[in-house]
Amino acid sequence: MSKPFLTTDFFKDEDDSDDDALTNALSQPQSALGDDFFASLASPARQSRSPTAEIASPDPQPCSSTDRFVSSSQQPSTFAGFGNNRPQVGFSSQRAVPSQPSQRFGTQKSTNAFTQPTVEEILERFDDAHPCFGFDNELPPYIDPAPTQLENLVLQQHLPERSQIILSRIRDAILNLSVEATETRNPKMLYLKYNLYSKKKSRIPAKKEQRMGSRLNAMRPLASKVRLLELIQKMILTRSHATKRDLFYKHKSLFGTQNYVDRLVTDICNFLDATRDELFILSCSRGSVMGPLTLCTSTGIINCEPTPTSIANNFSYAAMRTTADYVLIVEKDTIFQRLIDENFFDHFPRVVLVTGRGFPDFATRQFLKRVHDDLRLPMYTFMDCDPHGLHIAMTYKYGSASKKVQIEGGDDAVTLKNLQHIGLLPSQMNDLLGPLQRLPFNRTDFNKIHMVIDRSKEVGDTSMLYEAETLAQCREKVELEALHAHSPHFIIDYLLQRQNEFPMILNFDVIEKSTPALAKMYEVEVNL
DNA sequence: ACATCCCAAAAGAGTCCTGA
DNA sequence: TCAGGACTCTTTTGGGATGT
Repeated sequence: MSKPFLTTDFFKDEDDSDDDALTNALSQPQSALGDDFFASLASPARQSRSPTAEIASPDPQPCSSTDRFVSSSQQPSTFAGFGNNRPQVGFSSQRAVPSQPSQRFGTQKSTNAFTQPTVEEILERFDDAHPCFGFDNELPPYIDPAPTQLENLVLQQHLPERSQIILSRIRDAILNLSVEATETRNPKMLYLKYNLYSKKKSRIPAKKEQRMGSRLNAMRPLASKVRLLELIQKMILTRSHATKRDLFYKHKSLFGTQNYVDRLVTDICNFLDATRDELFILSCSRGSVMGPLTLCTSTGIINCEPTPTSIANNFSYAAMRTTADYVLIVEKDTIFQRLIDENFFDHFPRVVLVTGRGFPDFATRQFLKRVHDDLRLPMYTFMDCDPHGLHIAMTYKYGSASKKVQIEGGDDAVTLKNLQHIGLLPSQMNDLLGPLQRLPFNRTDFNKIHMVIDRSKEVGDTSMLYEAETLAQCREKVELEALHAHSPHFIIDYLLQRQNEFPMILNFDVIEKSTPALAKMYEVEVNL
């Protein structure tokens, strides 16, 4: 038997596993879903019809259009366009019906000093602030167009254009979602969507539409996405940052696991066509750098020479100066620390040492891309001789195969196409790495090496393909730790030997390199 | 075919618990 | 008390199932 649409039964999953999370989500006092959208679907009339009704608005009293501004001034609003206690009109238990104009646009006299603008005024003001919004003077019949306090904040704050575009996309998506939910009978999926516009200021939507859906046999994905969009909207408006972890803890019961939030953030970045930076979502720093490199960031000058420095998000915008000849990227922090302990910089004074601690985060990759492009430093990777080592090296070089957009310019924008993998090489398994302890392949190693082989073929990297195929034939791996276990100075000796064999670029005179901005700054100083 | 979701797995560091 | 294992946290990846 099909579920009745637009009743609280509709939101009750066959499998109740998501119900608790959803109920929790909807009962949150500031929930965009709970207060406004889905709570409005679970109207008092429908609650009375459904004995299993669990989804209730925090304020169960039916509200009138006269108290909308009183409530919005007393409580923080949530979504732009979906302020608390808005009269949600036009819903019936089975089918949404357009409401009367007087209800729709709230023309009754407000009890608040706030003057209710006309629809035309709102649209005009919103179009000025949101060039991509463009409902073309025709709002969906169920949508209350009156601006919330947050919207007014947008209008008053002069947010950067990019932030305004993202905000308008979020609002557009939520508006479309509400229309979808009310107009589609028995949908199996609901979509958050917005139109991509061909030109700025154009009211004519391009054919392309950006959409992100959620199946209705489980409500958590939809509730999570809307809640995350709400959090992002608030972060943009208040210009405050949060990590993925912070977002996870905001609604732990709804999101379930950290991994789930990570996926959601990736999906939302793709959906909004925005970078994590633009959504004010930070990553905890993961990479470290040490060596002859000076960074001039917005918070001050950082000298990476004396101690390891965590790679922060703002490093990719920093002006840089270095005397290094190349950058050596090591896979693990333990090897990074061990090299420092073994006086790596006595042997390699003009090398910048970097680690991304396993798979590198985007901040590290962005930083390396800046060093590579602006300082013109060659880059070399030094990884385990195992499928994961090759995979990580390829991630630095070619980016992720999935090409998910979480950073400006997409994944391609941080690839290091000229990067070279110098070790540990599977082709040295029988000579240089011969005396080292080897480990047999496990099941995941077999799967991973075939993936590396496929990727090497895809990108046309013959040297990586050769190494991967050699490793696949050996069916044994050597970890970097094995070098140290063999002899305390084996890593330094190995690198020195590789430097003699490999065409690493070493300048015998110290040549200082700077990013163009910093070079200009020093030039000005000299002239003064 | 494509989008979405869930699962499994890797890397690392750090913390906490347990048994010798 | 200390070493080792289990677990948590944070980042990344790909594969397979499911639905449009």
